Amino acid sequence: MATTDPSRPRTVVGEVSLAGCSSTAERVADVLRRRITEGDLVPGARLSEERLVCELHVSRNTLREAFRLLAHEGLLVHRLHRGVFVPELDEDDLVDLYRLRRTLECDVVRSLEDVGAVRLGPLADDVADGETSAARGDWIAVGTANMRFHQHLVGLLGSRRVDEVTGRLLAELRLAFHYAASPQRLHEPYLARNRALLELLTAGETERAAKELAEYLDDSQAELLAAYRLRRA
Amino acid sequence: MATTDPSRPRTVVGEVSLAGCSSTAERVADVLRRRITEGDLVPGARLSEERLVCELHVSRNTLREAFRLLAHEGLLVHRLHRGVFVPELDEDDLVDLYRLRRTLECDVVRSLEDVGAVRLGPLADDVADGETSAARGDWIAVGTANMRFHQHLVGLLGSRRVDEVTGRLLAELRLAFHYAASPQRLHEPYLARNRALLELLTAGETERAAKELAEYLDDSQAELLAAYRLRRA
DNA sequence: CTTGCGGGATTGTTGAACGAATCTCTACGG
DNA sequence: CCGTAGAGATTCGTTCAACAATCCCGCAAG
Repeated sequence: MATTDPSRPRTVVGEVSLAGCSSTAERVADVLRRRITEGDLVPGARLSEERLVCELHVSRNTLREAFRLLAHEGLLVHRLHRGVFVPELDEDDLVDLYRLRRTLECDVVRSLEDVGAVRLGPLADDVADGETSAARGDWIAVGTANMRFHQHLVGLLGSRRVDEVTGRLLAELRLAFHYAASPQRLHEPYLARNRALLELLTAGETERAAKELAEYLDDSQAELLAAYRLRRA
Repeated sequence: MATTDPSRPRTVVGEVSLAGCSSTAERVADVLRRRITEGDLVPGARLSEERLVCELHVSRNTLREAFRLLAHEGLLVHRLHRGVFVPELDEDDLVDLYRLRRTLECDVVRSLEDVGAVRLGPLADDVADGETSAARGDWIAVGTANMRFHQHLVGLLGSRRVDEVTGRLLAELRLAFHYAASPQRLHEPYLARNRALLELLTAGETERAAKELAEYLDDSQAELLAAYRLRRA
């Protein structure tokens, strides 16, 4: 950089410097990830390099590296010579995502055996978080808790790769939530169902849990599809 | 670039410029991908930025972009301030990969219905390719044909995301093949089993095909694990 | 043998520059 | 009036050179 530059571009990405040893690109990606999942950047929006360089005080190269990171997660798409965009999911994408999700989650639940209460701890926390957030009326937080519930559910399997795929899948799915007019209508029904699922798991009834989960996901998919169709009219 | 530079760094990445409109980074990634899957770069090897910049005649930034691409595919791992490496898979990774693979592939097969003969065309081609390669004694090509067979098998579902995950999974799995002492011993048994699988699918016997596939993958996993243990002694 | 401390090597990040592709807006012709 | 071709502006793709931050290796001291 020019020796006369008085600013310190290094440590001012958004807010705090997150957990210890992350690169600048990762921190930039964190900022953008939040903006996307929280709806600040809506599907279809283009992310201008120039503008974000100014805004986040990082170099173009670093920003582009962050773009790659997020593209990898499915939260951005890269179009050659055109820039990066927040992806727009159509109904086929939704069906595709839910199909993979059903396969993975149900398989995880089915192959679970004697899950100790300890390992279900995080799940119980997520359920509780969802309920308190709902009481506060913070439906975005309810959505977050729900995502975490499912991530932890899959995590019970202890497979790094399944966790990764699920993470990406849920992040992408979250984009679709922005098409729903009412977050409450979208998330509320699943508070009780998550709790029910948790109880089935606690009781060790994996087969029933898997079936319940399959129906759960079918309903969720139908709900979202309905929201899509409503929006198009 | 400096205006006095007489070389044309743009079009000399390895060999030909591949399919029409790919970025330089993608072409670099193609070159490196081949080197990795063909065993030119063995697991554990570090890829020096400086050396590859000289070798491939691209800038560091572009090379780093290629690294990200391959890291995304699981063919490279990035360690902060340490560089990128060809990942070393241990036995747990193998089990993990096969677990996901079994889940996905079996689920695909099970949910297949009235697969037209047309759609099985690519699969038949892959089986034939494998057999002719085997006759030639080219066991690396047999491995490639086998990977393609499974990729095409999964492709029957028509799910973009399942295809993607499978692609990454198979690429990573291929790294493990380098641990096997004899490629022939590794791949030969599956020539016949692929053909058998294809016939079951042609006959529409999806349930039997799924069961056969599950056993198939179990055997394959056991074989690879045995090779691993052998190597450690 | 372990611990602590350089010094060298490599990665991380920056800023500026230029070629190439896309987009936009105007002007022209049907 | 509409559609299209072209020029200009915008933005991306890639390169380069420099500096900062971090890691690795060898060596000395305890």
